[in-house]
Amino acid sequence: MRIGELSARAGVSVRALRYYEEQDLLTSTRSGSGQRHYTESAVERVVFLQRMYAAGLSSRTIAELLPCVESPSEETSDAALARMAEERDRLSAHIADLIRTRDSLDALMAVNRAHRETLRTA
Amino acid sequence: MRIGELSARAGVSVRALRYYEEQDLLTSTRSGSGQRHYTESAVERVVFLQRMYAAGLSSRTIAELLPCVESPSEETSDAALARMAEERDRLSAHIADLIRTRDSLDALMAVNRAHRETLRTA
DNA sequence: CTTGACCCTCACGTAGACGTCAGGTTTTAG
DNA sequence: CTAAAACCTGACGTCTACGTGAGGGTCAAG
Repeated sequence: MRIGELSARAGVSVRALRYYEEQDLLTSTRSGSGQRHYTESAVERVVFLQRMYAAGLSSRTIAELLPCVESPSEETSDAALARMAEERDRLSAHIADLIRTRDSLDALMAVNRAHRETLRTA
Repeated sequence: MRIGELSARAGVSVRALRYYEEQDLLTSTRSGSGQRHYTESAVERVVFLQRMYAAGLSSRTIAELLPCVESPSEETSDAALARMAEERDRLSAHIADLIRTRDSLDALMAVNRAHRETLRTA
């Protein structure tokens, strides 16, 4: 498929796809005229990239994890696997932090609601 | 206390504190010579701001929530409370998304580890 | 009274993931 | 065959939460 279709199917802009390629996160074959062509698997690759970005990883970090994604059937480098474990832990800590934040928001809302109740029944 | 002490106690840069004030997220009284002075409560205010930033909220959004934080003892505007609930839900969705991402990372690591085991015992 | 640590206000610099416009080629529908 | 739609390569613009000097007051210590 061409870049427009991939863009539509993966839900990201054409510009973003070119950017991913520039960052060595996505590859494409080129037609004689220079247009990019992608395989079906590119869709899930892009979805994966989106996930990683959402998890707060940078392009460079994602690139370091790619060996684990691209060739789970080959010998993946220790470094890549270790990096993945590291990012997983960082993500886990971040999740815990966000949950604490959500709890404090809940507490704040409860206080405000309670006070309103007080005002209403006064 | 002056800005340097608040900076040290809250663990953020002096520049960040001035920026918060510029964004109407933090107030200070000024001495005759123009230096900022803060009360003890400023420390927890700054910690709260850090939490919100970590949760992905922008300065503008945080400012919209502040009425709920500043005056839980006054009549908080419906808008602010609604905005808070909205952000809480957004945060909740984001957390769920991150957990899914973590799960997929775990799965990826498991596959890689399993394959290594296969290679080792082959 | 001077030195050094701390504070002030501009105001430009930064990084990351794209958005967007320019200027030109290619593909597709009719 | 032609016009619109889609694609290409630069390359500058954008937004956010600060970093980083520049140039200059202020305050406690000696």
